[in-house]
Amino acid sequence: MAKKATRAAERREDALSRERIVEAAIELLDEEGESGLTFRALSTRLATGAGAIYWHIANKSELLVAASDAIVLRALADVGDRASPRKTVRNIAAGLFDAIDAHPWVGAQLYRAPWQAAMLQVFERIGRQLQALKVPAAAHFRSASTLVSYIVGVSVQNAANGRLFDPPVDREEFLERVADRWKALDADEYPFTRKVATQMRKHDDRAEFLGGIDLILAGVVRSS
Amino acid sequence: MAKKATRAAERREDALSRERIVEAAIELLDEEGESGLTFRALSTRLATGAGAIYWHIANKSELLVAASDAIVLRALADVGDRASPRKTVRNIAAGLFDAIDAHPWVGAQLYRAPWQAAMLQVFERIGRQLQALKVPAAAHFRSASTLVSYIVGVSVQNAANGRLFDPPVDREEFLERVADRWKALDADEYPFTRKVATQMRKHDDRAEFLGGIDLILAGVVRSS
DNA sequence: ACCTGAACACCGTTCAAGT
DNA sequence: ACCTGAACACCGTTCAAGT
Repeated sequence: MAKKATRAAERREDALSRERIVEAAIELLDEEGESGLTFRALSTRLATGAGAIYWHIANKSELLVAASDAIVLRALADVGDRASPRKTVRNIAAGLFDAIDAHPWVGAQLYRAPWQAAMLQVFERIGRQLQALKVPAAAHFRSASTLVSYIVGVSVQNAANGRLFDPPVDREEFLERVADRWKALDADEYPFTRKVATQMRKHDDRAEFLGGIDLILAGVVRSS
Repeated sequence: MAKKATRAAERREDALSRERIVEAAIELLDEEGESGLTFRALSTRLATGAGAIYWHIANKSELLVAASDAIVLRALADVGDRASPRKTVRNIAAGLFDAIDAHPWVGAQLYRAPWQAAMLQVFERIGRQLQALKVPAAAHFRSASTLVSYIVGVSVQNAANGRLFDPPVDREEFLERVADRWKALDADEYPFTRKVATQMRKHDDRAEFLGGIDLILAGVVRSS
């Protein structure tokens, strides 16, 4: 945490740094997708040699972790603590949902490095709200990890949906197409899915997601 | 579905086929991990040329989807329908949890191809139990997708935990080490996480997971 | 129809050499 | 201390040529 207290002014504007590399990686991932992040493309963007990056970052895996950590931590930083505990949980959930929706590549990363900086912060922030809600201490771990699992799971899945079709389509058309696919399923093998196809087409992922949070929160508080 | 009704006897024992390729891919993934699946290793194992595989399968992405679909569908097939709806949901959840735990590489795949064959089957099977539980039709889609998201999310995360340390450690030691790490966290920044470290060390992921299912199921039925 | 394996266009990573 | 960029050991995928 206490790195170096040296004058920031000394830094050359164009000097390479871990942060600048991570920032460029995020841009590349957002613009080109996961396959767009290569050390060659990255070094071109940073106007340096491919090997220079290795002076600041151990390898690609570490770079991906750093990039997704940055996104998650930024999203968490944007969520205040002043609202009621219930509302704060909803805000954290919505913040993550939106951040992962905007940067879908974060999803894969969160699962590759669980309990790392980013996930741990989510867990901590959620946990504090549970304390404020007077959830009994014995249920703290279970409640917090259920919520975190749900939040991350749904957010990642929602973001993945956006890439189901190639070329990508907007939400409206996406739902239309999946609904059509569901309606065309075999009547004997998929009676349930066929029936809910219309419901699916009209649903709002984000609203349903927040509904799910309320549902789990209700269960957590009630069963305490 | 109605492919070719020709005599199966005609097939040479050693002939390449989509199934044989998928089976070999699963073995490779289980033995060597995701990075172990290359077309070179695969063709060596199948005693053929690298290009031969492309006659049966379009590309690596399709191969990964086929391999993870196979694992999930097999797990679902092992779950009966005879128990009570509630119990069947638990059984499906437990079956997926165990399957993904045994084949951790499946996790990444499920998110890459959502609403594909495998996930759709999970959704359908869960949905039918909700119908049996008399959940009102209007809540069908929401309830089923909440459950599926939770089941897949937790299972994938649990499987990812197994690879947090390198070299891999057993469950006991894993929990011990994470707990130690949590206890060493900054007291001001991570008060909640520090406090639940001991709870974490003693918890049983699988049991908590099934507890979470009951919790959501209770919420689904009650709020109907 | 199905298989072979060399060839192509990429990768991540290393490292001697520079400043 | 930090950067360069060629070189190495890989990849996935294609495709002319075989049977």
